[in-house]
Parts: sequence; C-alpha cells; structure tokens
Amino acid sequence: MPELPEVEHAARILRTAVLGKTVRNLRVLHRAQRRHLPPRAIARLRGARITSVDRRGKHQLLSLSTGDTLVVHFRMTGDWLVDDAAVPVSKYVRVAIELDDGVRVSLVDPRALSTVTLHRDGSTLLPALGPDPTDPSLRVETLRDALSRRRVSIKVALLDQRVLAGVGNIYAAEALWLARIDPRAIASSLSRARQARLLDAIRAVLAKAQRRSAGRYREDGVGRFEVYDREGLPCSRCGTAIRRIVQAARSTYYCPFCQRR
DNA sequence: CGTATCCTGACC
DNA sequence: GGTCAGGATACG
Repeated sequence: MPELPEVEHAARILRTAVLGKTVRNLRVLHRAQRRHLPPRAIARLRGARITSVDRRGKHQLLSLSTGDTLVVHFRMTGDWLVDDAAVPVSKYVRVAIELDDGVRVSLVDPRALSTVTLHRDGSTLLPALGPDPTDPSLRVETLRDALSRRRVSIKVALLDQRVLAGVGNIYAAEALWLARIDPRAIASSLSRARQARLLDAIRAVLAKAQRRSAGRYREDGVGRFEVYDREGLPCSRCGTAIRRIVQAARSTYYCPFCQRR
C-alpha cells in the first residue's frame, strides 16, 4: 500500500523517466480509467512537454508545458513501470504514457483503483489536504489545531488527509505504536506531550520507510512492521500479543499493553 | 457520524 | 463461488 514514502520514491522514478520529455501518446487500457481520462483529455496531452514532477501527500503532479497538470493517485496497488514503448505492455497496466524518446511509463495496478486525472490550467488540483508531516516547517501546534476539532479516534483522524497528507493505514498504526498511544483514544483529547510524541513518531516511521524505499536500508529479517499485519504475534517491546480491531472499516493493529489511552 | 462504492486478486 | 481488503469519495 503506497503511502507518503513509497509515493515519494515513485515520484523520483517518474521524474527521472519523464522530466523535460514530450508526451507522444497516452494509452488508456482499462475501462475505469476512461472515466477520468476521456478522449478529449488524451488529445490535450499529446505533444505536451513535462516541465516538473512533484508530490503532495499521496498525489503525484506532472506539470505540462500547456499549463495543464496530470495528477496521479496510486490508491491501494498502483506503481510505475518504466520500459520501452516498442515491447508489449505488461499485465495490469492501466495507463501507459509514451514519451518522445521511446521510453514508456506505465501505471501498473492490479486492483485498478488508481486515478489519473487531467486538470486544466487554473482549476482546483487537489482535495483539501493537511500539511505533509515531512515538511520541516510543520509545527506541533498545527497538528494540535487539526486534532482539537476531531472527536473521532486518533487512528481514524490520522487517516484523514485533511489532518496530515500522506499518512495511511500502515504508518498510522506504526506511529501510534512508536508513540505508545492507544489507537482508540479520542483525537481531540490527546495531551500536548502525546501530540508532540505522535508527530515525532510519524516522522520517524516515515523516514525509516523512506530509507527502505531508497534501498539504503538493510533488511534485518525481523519483519517490516512492528504491529501492522502482526495479529497474535508478540510486541517487540513487551511480548504481549498484537491485537487487530476494525476502525472506520479498516484494520488497526496495536499492542494492548504498551499503547495506552 | 457510519456505510456503500469502486475493482480484482487472494483466500477460503 | 462467495467474501474480503482497502484510499478516497459519495451519500444517508
């Protein structure tokens, strides 16, 4: 499940593959994608030069010489595949972007829930997003403000992209474990100390994932996560069995002993 | 606030 | 052959 670190990594790969090049063609290979990218949009894309690639939250933004912006969201299972436009497209390719130098960047997505949308110059690009937790100028007061207005559980609040942009189900659970906060605690009732600990934990968890994405992390065989997808397995801090609950129709994993309300 | 929807591979 | 997962959005 691509969250902020994986999307950041994907955006770097994309940038390397497409920056400064011109779109020769964009092929839509899945019915669901046609809804977002009608023939009119594809016509607007042809011949456009890609002037920059940026990430905001889990969104990837390709700025085009036409003034339009192509916005990509991987949802659950999206990823980029960079290959040669001359060879047949791989399995699960939903959208293929062919560049003027023969390179092809394909959106691979088995579940086909990814979205690719073209926004005309000046139109609203993205839904309301909170700050990126990786932004060094983000201060804990901003997080405090966002949480103070939410009476949902802290886990559900962290998944709300209007609170922080880019945090998903896995790293929300991992950060709450690191900060020793019960995922069922009400967001607005977190103490200041816990708010600060939580922001630190989110940043630490995302930074570790980013290092892993970049391949600068040596797998130690202990497993990728402390709590996520570890129901029944012992907590690495206290040995208590990790528990799984459902919040807002999503799995939450946590240690019932060392994560307190 | 909770719940259905999109999609399809994985799993029973 | 039925159920489930899950990010974001729409809806009740």
